[in-house]
Amino acid sequence: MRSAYTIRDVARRAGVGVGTVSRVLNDSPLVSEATRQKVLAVIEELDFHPSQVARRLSTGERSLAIGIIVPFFTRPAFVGRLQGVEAAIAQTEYDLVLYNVETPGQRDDFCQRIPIEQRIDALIMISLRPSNREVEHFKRAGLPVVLVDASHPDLMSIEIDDMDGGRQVTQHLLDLGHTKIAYISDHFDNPFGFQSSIQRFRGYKAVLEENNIRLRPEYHKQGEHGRHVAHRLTQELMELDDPPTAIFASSDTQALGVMEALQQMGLRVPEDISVVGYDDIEVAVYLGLTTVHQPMYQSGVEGVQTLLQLLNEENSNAPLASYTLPVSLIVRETTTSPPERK
Amino acid sequence: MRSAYTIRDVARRAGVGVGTVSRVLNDSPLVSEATRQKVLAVIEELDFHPSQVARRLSTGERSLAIGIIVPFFTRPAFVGRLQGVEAAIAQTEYDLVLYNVETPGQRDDFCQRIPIEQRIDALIMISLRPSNREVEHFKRAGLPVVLVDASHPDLMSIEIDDMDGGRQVTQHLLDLGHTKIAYISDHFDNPFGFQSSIQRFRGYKAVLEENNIRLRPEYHKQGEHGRHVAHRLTQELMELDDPPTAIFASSDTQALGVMEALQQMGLRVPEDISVVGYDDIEVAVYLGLTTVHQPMYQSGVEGVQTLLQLLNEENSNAPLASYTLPVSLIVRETTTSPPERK
DNA sequence: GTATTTACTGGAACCGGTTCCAAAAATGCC
DNA sequence: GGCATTTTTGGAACCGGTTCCAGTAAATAC
Repeated sequence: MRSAYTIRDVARRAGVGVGTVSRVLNDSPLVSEATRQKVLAVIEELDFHPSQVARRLSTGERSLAIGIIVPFFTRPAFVGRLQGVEAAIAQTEYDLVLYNVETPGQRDDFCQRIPIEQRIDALIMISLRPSNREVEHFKRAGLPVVLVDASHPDLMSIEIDDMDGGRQVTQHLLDLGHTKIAYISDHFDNPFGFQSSIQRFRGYKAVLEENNIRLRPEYHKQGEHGRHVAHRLTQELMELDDPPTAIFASSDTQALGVMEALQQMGLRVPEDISVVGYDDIEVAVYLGLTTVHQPMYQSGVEGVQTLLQLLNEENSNAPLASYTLPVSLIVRETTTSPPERK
Repeated sequence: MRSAYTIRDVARRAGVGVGTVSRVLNDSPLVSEATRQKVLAVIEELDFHPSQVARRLSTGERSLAIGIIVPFFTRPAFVGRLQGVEAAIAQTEYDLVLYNVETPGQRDDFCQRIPIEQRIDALIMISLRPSNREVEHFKRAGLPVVLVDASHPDLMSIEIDDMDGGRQVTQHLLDLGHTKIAYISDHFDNPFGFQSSIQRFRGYKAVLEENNIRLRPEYHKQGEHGRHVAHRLTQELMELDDPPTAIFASSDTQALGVMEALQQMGLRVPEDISVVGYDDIEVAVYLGLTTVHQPMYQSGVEGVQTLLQLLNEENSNAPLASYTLPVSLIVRETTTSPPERK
């Protein structure tokens, strides 16, 4: 079915040489208008489309595709970045090849396969940090790589100031008068090496220390990401002898679980207890959730822009910097002063 | 940087012919073990990786990529399908190339470009219906296409029983005693030709007619998809002389806008007014929203499976059927009997 | 009218693999 | 040891483009 004509068929049919047909295909000025028309007519007639594979082989051209490795691309925080990446790539001639990662094994698999298979010209990794061996592997294959929301000493990256996010949240709660602030997060030693929960915790810890507030280990709960686990962790927190007056969840999804648990326990938010999330996902507005807005879309866009620079000026030594993007606290209706102070 | 060695370098270095190297690369049994080891050693030494482009050119192999055209891939309903598609493709040797569509122009652009560029071997279109000319174009290029949540007489498709979803919602509300049921949807004549809102409306209309309830045009509001527009449309509905006692929103996102508006107007859900959504997105559980669960993930999986069959048995005339998948009403806490009956 | 450009054109060589065919080497058999 | 097989091997031809170089024809120069 696929048109089996080659450039030689076109040449024969048009009574010209293959070089001439190639020149017409590539809009070379070295063809007379008459010949060009003749050739174009034959191309039209045969509905001829040149083989991109052959073309790439002889020109050494790349595949015009950029790969994106993203973990759990259905989670809002990742969808947001992906959206930015997509929008930026759509403006170029590149295609976007999506590699979704659900297990650490898959991650390693992709890092292994991708440079070898040569199906993409460049790679963006979201929230994942490659090992030194993998980075070496990328370099040897000549594959430009940019990290978004992760970092590595030998790679360009677009990071987000998670530590500052943790600081801002904690400071906000402190300003309201809270001192018993709990933190619910993903496992710090998660198999993907996600760093953001840890960074946010560092910000939280730093602010507490600066204000001479003791960090209580029992106020820090870790668990799998998700609403249900956060729900359970919240119950555990509230059953403590001295329960917190504010809960900082390391994602909005987890904050949902927190609020659900509190509601079921008959506690009112924010009157009885304050809740802060992180990510500013779409429903956060709807729920009036106080949260941290991080420039997810923008981080994706900048990741692609950095990558394009790498691709275009591969040799040129334009000084490429790694960025850290700022975050901003969005105060809505789930935080207020703690009950005692009222 | 990219390894510049060719199969000829390997052959020379190993003191064998190019054919032999090729045989080793392809695990042909026609090589003696001794030679194989010798060649493998050289390959290892040079860190040689054969060019996939050259390979494809000489074998006529395909590109091992499946394209997905999806509109607004960040909307929950589309993410769900995309997730199913991704999961199913991940199990194969194919890569997933994502084409996101935000304007009708982009849609046409992709349909035009894709068969010509030969970058993918097969195509899945989600919720979009190609024109006859485009289908013709696909066929000529020998590009297998499967539609998910859309249909076309000449293409395989996985549909979802939207009309039945509309019926089930309406019947549920009727059973509760509602007769003044409004419907908030996307524009029927949207530029993408999305059909689902229309089908759901048909179900709604059919049930009303079967129960001899007059269809009131003023109870049907159309607008751009999104929370805000739904919010506004809800206000319009409630300002009618005889406002509805139940609102059926054609998506959960819109239902969110509906509930937000009702809340702001001081109306309680479901005591004062019932609300039903559609899609069963993640927050629907959290909000206790009565909605329709559609097998989004599964529809994506089945789309890929159908496509793989098309790819594998391209000639074999195994009878491929188009499916329609069922939906199910999930009753939660946003629906109850209308106030007058209480 | 001849010499020199200039404007096009044809086609061989090449990109880096695969495949096929003929030849070489190894093996089997008497 | 000699002949028939069988196993292994080298390399030319090919996939379908691009590119470069040499050649022809027309245009310009003198």
